[in-house]
Amino acid sequence: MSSDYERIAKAIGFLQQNAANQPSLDDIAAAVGLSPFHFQRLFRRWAGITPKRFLQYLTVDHAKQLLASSSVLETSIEVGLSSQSRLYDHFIALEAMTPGEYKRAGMSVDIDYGISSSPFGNAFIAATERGVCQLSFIDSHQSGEHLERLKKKWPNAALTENSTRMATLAETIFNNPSNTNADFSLMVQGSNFQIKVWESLLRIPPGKLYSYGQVAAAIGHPSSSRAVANAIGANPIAYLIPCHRVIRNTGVLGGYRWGLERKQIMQAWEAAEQDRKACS
DNA sequence: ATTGCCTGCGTGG
DNA sequence: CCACGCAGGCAAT
Repeated sequence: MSSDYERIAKAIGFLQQNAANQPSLDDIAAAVGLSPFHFQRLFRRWAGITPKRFLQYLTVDHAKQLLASSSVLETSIEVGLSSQSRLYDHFIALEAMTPGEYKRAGMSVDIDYGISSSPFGNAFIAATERGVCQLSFIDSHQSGEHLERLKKKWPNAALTENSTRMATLAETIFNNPSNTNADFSLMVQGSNFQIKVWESLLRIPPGKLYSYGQVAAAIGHPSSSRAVANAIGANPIAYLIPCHRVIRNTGVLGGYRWGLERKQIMQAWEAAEQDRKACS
């Protein structure tokens, strides 16, 4: 099942390689192995806008525009640890535990996991009955490494493969025209610092970008941008905790655990979505 | 655009 | 404890 995403990713890759020569629609379609007509259709279905328009969202200049200058984030983030904080902006409830608390509670949890497709490739998803606890992207169809990580993070949990549940879950997560109030709960463990960082990410609206430094300032450690980057890198729940919305302050992408290409595509995809909403 | 020198926090000994 | 590594930032090229 070569997904739409794989074709799109291939097309984007091609475009980046050849940006200098301004490839035509025909060229791109050929590179992906589809007819121009078919490719155009596929792309519009996936992104909602034309390839050319999408391209514009991939430039550094555009990224700079999306860097929010004044801070939604600076509205102080006073949420205590392991509190059940509701982040109304995105209708996501984040339930946080420090490793210590998790240990003391000593409870065993039931976790379902499975692989399903998403607009950004195959995703490994895991969830307790209370909420999502892991979401990561996989390039081959190999889930082993992701499962290992899950086990390591939740050693007392009873794990069950449940692809059906994850498929419906993925559907709600990704096909949710963003901001209709789907109610997600996330369940994470992390240090004090990490959780503060992750919470602040939830406040970044889709289609906006922040720099690592801005996030650092928002949580009250203005000089800790580097540490913030580390914490972001440890984010266990891709996409829902939008670590893809943080870049370097120069407008260049910085890093991404699941591939820079994917990060950029997610940004452009969200920008396109904002664009469509604005026009409707 | 590239380089060097600084940063603070999490992780593993 | 201490040492090290890192998805950054900034200033001087």
